Amino acid sequence: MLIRPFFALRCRSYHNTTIALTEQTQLLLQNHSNSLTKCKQIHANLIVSNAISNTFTSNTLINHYSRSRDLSHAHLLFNQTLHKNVVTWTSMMSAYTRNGQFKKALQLFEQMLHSDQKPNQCTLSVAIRACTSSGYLQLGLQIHGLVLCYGFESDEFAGSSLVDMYFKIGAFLDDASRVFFGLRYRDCVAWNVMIHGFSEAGNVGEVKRLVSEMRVADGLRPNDFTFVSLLRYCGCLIEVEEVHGLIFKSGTEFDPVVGSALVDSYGKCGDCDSSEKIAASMEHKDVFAWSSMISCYWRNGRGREAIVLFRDMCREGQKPDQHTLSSVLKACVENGEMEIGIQVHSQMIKNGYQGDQFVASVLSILYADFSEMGDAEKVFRRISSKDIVSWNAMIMGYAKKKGCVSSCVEIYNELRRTINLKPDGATLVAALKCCSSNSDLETGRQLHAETIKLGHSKKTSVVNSVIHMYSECEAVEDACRAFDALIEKDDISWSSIIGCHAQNGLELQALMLCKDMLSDGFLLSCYTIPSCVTACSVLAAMDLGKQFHSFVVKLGFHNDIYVGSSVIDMYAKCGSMEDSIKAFDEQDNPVVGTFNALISGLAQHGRVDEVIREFNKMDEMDILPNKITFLAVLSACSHVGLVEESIFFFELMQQKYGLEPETEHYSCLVDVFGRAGRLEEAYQIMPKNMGDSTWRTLLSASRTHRNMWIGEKSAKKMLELEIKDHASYVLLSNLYSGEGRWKEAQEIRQRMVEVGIRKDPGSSWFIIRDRVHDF
DNA sequence: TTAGGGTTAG
Repeated sequence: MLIRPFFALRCRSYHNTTIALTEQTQLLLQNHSNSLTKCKQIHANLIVSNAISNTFTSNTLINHYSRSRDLSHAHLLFNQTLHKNVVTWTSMMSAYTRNGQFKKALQLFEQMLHSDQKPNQCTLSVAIRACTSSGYLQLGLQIHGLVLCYGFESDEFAGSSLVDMYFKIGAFLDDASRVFFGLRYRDCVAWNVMIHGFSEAGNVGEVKRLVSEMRVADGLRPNDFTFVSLLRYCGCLIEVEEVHGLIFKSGTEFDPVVGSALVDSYGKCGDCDSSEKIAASMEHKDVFAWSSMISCYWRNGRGREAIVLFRDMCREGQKPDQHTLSSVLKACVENGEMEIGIQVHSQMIKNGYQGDQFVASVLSILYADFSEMGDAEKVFRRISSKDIVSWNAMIMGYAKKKGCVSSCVEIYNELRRTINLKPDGATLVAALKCCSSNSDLETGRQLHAETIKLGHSKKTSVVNSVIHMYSECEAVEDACRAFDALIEKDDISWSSIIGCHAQNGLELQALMLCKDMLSDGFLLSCYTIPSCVTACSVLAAMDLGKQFHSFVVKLGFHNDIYVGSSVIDMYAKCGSMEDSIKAFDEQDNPVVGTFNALISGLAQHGRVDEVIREFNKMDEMDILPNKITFLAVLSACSHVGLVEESIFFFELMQQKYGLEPETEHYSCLVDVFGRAGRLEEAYQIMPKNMGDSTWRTLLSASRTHRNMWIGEKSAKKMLELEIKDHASYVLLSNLYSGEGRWKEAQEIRQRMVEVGIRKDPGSSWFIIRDRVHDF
């Protein structure tokens, strides 16, 4: 008797609490509130009031926890729910899938299959989605079997998930289409899955057919999802404008996703103005919209604006993601902005993208570009999952830096030991570049063998790098063999082999190859012309050079830096300084290289006043001189014996322009001191590690001025350096014989024979009917 | 009454 009223009271209390909780939960749902605190309050009340068996409330809360990314509470409640129904299981599986824990979702699905609860179309749809996202095709196929067993093959939810799976893992277009056409009701989502699938597969015809059929067959209009998929396949501006027109006609406001996709698509087609207009019209700009605009600027050579926009974005409190960071870093690489790059690096650490392969790869390229190899390698080492692009960035970084062959090879070998990755074409191009710039023939040969071993020997870009490597290593025969074996030669292959001959003293053959190239149907390009024109200048074949020049003007290459400089240089070397000046005047925007060609020509012709005038003109035009400019100026001054001017320019290059003089610059200075008989001063300025040519200059001056003391010192240095040049031996021998020291003179001549040095034989040539004949 | 499918950049 005592117990009954108490029990009745408890039951009433339980009943009332359950109603109250259900109402609260419904309120939570109506308000679409995802407040975690509210969820936890209701969860606590469920436990306190012993109402945990209210499955509806539990299910609702699990979903709220899931949307708030609180998986631990969702799972706790799932375990606490006494009477789990199909919705409870599906909700928990969905919670895991939504939060990227696909394996856990599938484990729960397996548990469910072993329980009394049967899956329905919703459960199967979630399970398939988990398989698609994690790439488990075999499991997905088994679940397709279950879909058939339970009779859900025509359900649009389970069916759309299956269609999506067949497109995304395995690209089984026929299976996808079979499931799609078996659906009882094909709604907009189902059509969109098909359209997206064919768009990704690059089947534009099928995409267009599907868009038209969704209207005709099922009376459906394309929506935002359709538009974004359509933008994916757009390859040119007209196509983007067509889709833009469709979006406009649909009359819907810009969805942030559609807006960003449009900004990105216009950017890829080079239409920055349209991207800007769309971005400006978007009321709500998410990280995607910002990134698309930054990427648009970077892609279209407007790096400065990309950096400014990145700053605006950060100022507005929008957190950058990996796409934003990699785009802005690419802009820094393009513009050589190291300081800003370092600031972006700190943002990268702050936002947790230090280990991201895309961001870190670009950052390591930036550090490598500034020769900060230590920092580049630190960034590279922190990448959690290095892809081939990350490795290539590091290999290219070392390749660009002089004297880093061993580091480059070490990284390459480390990559070779990596189980899941293999060097690709770009890796080999980068590693071969390293051998080219360091003239390392032995490593180059090994890498050539690697191209064959790894199956890249038919790739034109890789073989072009092999040819270039052999060319830089002066192995002309090897370069020819690689060139002859190449099946699909392109413009670069031809320019490489022509350049190879031109640079290795085989100018005639270079010009013959140019003829072969033209008969093979290739046209002269801005890559081939400089090599051919340089060959003409070495052969002093000005008539042929003139013909190339007329091609240059006809084809509109005269403003190309390399073409323009080679023509200016050719006329100067062939003796016509006036034609050289005319060719210089053809240049619309002369750069340092163009000025160097002109100044070097004027220097060779002894026109020192004009050399200094052109140097000043460069200064007025804010064009920074480089080491080559100073070499030309110093050589002009030394040839006419301008000692004070030489000292002035020698100091100017260091003090004003921060350029460290090299052997050749010292040679000029030593030469001008030597000509003036100021041998002591010349000897004083010689750094300890000076090259042989400078000592030879000093030795020559010593002979002229009969200074035996400095002459012998120079000779000793030259012998220490084991010089292979006949002129140095002859000079030294003459110095001794000039002083009547016949024995020493004879010894030097004898030593020259012992080390196998012979005087270079001279050669002459003449040109008949555009052909050069040498003898 | 709760659960379920499709979209955007290197």
